Amino acid sequence: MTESNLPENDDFDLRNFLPFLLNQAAEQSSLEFQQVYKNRYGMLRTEWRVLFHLGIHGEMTAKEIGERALIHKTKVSRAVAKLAHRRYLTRTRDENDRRSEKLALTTAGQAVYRELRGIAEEYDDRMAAQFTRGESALLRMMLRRLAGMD
Amino acid sequence: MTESNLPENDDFDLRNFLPFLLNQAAEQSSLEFQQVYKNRYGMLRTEWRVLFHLGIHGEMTAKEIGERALIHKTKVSRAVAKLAHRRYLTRTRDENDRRSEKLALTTAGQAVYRELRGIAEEYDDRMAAQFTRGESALLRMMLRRLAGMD
DNA sequence: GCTTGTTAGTTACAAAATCAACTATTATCC
DNA sequence: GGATAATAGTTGATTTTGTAACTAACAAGC
Repeated sequence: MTESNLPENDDFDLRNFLPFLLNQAAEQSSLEFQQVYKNRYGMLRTEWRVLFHLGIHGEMTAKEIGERALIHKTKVSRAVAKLAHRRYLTRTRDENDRRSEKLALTTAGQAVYRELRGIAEEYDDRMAAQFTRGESALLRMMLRRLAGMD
Repeated sequence: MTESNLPENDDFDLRNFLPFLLNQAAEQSSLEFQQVYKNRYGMLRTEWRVLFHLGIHGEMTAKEIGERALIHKTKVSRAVAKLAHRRYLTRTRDENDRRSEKLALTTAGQAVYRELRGIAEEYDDRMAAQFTRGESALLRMMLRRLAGMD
């Protein structure tokens, strides 16, 4: 049954619209992994992101994390507060610039990071396995470019 | 200055982790477009998504929109209420199943849709122009697969 | 037909994100 | 050196989202 006064099938295809596609793929891909850090550690998305950045880079300020991950400073601030409260990270005032703090994972924080990282790697592998090596390399390259990470 | 007790540079690279990359690219790509529907029409993300689905398909129920766009029914419900309040869409009780309503854009809603669609197309073209035709076709295909849209 | 279960959609309440204003510290410029 | 602007980070108020419970309509089993 087709409508007469409304476009039943517009020529524009949302299924090919990049912002939409990116959003759907991002949504879908974060869903499964979210279950892990949420159910197992009661963490929020921003929190594991902060944790990962510190796990990878070893010592950063809140500002640096926010810039790299495109997370607003208030979100970072609250995530850091929560991670500090759980003793996953320590904050040390930077004596060169006493406005900022150097953040670093504690032993406990590193342990959590390592476990989540392992799961993340497996997950990444499973996703990439849907494509050939060349394809997934190209995909990562294109996403980095779209994200302005070049 | 390198830290001794913490991994200064982990072998894991967040810059290649697909869920992260997807999220960054999605975030980045929605930012510019968001300015348009937010500043010009005071719309939220869910709202333009609902608007687009109706613009494309002509008549849908809230449930159908939610399924296609992976939006939770409460979010759809609120977006529909807001769009109806602004007279961008009308709701007609389905006489075959009086629980659900058929949603359709008004003339005003269609006008807004057409304008936003035009901007969306331009924007999509600019993004795709960063790659060859073959590359962007492949990108869309891979994103659809990752989004579980196949 | 009536009890039980399901479904479409809404609403109330709790959690989280956004925005604006704030403190403390550092940088600039005269 | 002192006023002014800029920066790192926090906090409180508002907005938006998520979760659960709810209403209304339909479906199935008996």
